[in-house]
Amino acid sequence: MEENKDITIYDIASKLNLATSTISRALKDHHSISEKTIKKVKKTAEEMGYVPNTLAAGLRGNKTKTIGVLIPTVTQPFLSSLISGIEITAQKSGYNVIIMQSNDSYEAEVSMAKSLYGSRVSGVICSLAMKTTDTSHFQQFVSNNIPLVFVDRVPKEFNTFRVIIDNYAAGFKATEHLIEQGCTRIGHLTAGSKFGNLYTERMRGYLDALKKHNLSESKELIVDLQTVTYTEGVKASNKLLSLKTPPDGIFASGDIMAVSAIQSAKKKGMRVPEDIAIIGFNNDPISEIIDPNLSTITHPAAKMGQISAEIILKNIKSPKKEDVKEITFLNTEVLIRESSKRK
Amino acid sequence: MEENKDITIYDIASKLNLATSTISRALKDHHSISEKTIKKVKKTAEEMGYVPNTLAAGLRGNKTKTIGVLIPTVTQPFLSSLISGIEITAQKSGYNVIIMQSNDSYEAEVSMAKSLYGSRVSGVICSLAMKTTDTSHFQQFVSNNIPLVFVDRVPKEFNTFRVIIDNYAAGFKATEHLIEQGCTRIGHLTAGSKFGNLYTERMRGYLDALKKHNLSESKELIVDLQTVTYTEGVKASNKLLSLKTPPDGIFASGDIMAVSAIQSAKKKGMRVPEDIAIIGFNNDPISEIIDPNLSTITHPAAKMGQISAEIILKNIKSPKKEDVKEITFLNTEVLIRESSKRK
DNA sequence: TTGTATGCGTTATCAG
DNA sequence: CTGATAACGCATACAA
Repeated sequence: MEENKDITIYDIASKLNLATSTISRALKDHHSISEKTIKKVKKTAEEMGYVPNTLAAGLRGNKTKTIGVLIPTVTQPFLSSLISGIEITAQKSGYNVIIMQSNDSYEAEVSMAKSLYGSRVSGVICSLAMKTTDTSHFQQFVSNNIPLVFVDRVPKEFNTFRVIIDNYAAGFKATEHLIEQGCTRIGHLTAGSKFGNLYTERMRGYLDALKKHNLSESKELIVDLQTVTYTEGVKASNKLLSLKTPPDGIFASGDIMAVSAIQSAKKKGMRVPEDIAIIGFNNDPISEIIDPNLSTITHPAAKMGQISAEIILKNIKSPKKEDVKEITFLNTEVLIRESSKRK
Repeated sequence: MEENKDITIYDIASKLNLATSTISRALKDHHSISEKTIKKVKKTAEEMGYVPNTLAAGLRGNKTKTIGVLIPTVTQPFLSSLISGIEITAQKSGYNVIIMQSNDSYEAEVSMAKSLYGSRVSGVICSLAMKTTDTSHFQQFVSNNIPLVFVDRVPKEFNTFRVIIDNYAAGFKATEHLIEQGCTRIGHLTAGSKFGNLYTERMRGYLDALKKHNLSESKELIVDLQTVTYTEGVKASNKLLSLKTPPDGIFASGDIMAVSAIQSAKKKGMRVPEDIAIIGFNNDPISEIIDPNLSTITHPAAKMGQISAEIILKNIKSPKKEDVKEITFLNTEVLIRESSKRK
């Protein structure tokens, strides 16, 4: 059985009759080392099968070339695309990504934040758990100059980098689009609204759009899901569609909800978009597949991941920062497809 | 500006007039430390805001309590569920998960394997890149007793743990199901078959099922996608449906392909399942949403993740192993929904 | 351009 | 039950 004892720079040094510091420098192309030595060192390192121990390097420099990602779950299309964007960007700069799922639990988030801190990540990207209201567990990163970026589901009052879309404006645009299609009684599917999150913002946009166009709002037209699942969505949709006067349009705060609305409407014999126009949110893959194709609001997940990672990387380089942390807004667009197009 | 210098066990030790070794032990409930001391240490550690530096611990013990996950991408539903299963299981045992996406590139996979090794992960779970044929870059883990589990897309000849489904049997079952529904001319959508991967196995099952039931196979009935995307699927489906004698059934090796087949068929005015019965593979979320609901083969992603993680954890504990690495087969089932149900 | 020496924070060994 | 000390592998300040 071949028990490869790990090769260290010390092994290379003794083989080459050089000092470990020379090896260390040569391996990272330090300018003060001669071309010749660098070449020689790299060659034998390769030959001996040297693999740098990033733990040791990390301990030494108190930096690890890993970015911690703390999100509710990896299985939602938006979030897995976000991760993908982060991971690709990080990888390009030689950074790794460590992932933790809070499953929307506040307690899990607190403990994971601590764990991330313990592994000395170089930066943290977080999308808050649904249940999180207090964010003091993120203070440790700020206090220690570890770049912190909140993305998508962000706290209101925490002074750090944030990468978001304008949910209010998006909700407004979506609703206004329905109005332009001739809808006058527009329902709204939302979720976890009591936590004052991004869904609330979208709803604000919805309400203001109604107001602007002199459409009366009504409590019965707004259904608040506990969890964003297809079956919950179906239940909520049916509630909406079973009203004495059902809506002639629905703005759903997520594509899954929108899709369940489409299916429920079809099952009830209603035509989409003729009898009821529907628009979702996120531009999940399914929106292009469902029949009729779902109109939706674009939500640039991978791009948000990329930008978040870039902010982290930039701020690792220049640790000392003024106390100004910008908020990056990404554009969203109304993507008009079949489910809402009447004209 | 509050510059929290990190609290170390040394700080706790000097505050309490104890040795660092005592602190270290107390913190992990070592039996040789008095209850009283343990309590005292833990209390002041808490008060001082001590966060253990896992890097240092890792360097010392050459083990890191992290599991490396190397997969083609995180955005496929099967893989994100796999990750989720891994992450949850790992977290329960206090392990973290570090993720890398090969994007189906062999070169990326090689480099990432090296990087994982460099960060001294305690174990590795991998689903091979589509393009990978040679797997020698995983030898380093085996040689150093780092548990390695291949999952789903696994190499044929590598002697290590494997967690898979019986793709051959599943392909056979799927095809036979269509035959039982009365299909006599069954098309097949597959992908990247030249790399001798799991798709090939499913196709073998398909072919053998045809043979068993005396149905003739035909080259024109098998379409091989380069990449598994919806649009590619539509192209492939149309090829199949435009044959002089189109098939009356399709077994697609993935749900995305199956869904594109359904949509293409509907667009051509064919009824599903009456004119053409369709079955997919994976039981992706979309299969329950598409109209008609897609029959499919279950593919227990989260469970496979969980089991893979459990194997890793078990084998970290008892490092020395006989040279026997079991292959774990998970059950798949034919999930009959609307798209294939004729009787 | 290269070498020497030290410390990062923890744990394990050995001693008391 | 507790303490002193070495070691993990690397990177840097300082020296040559």
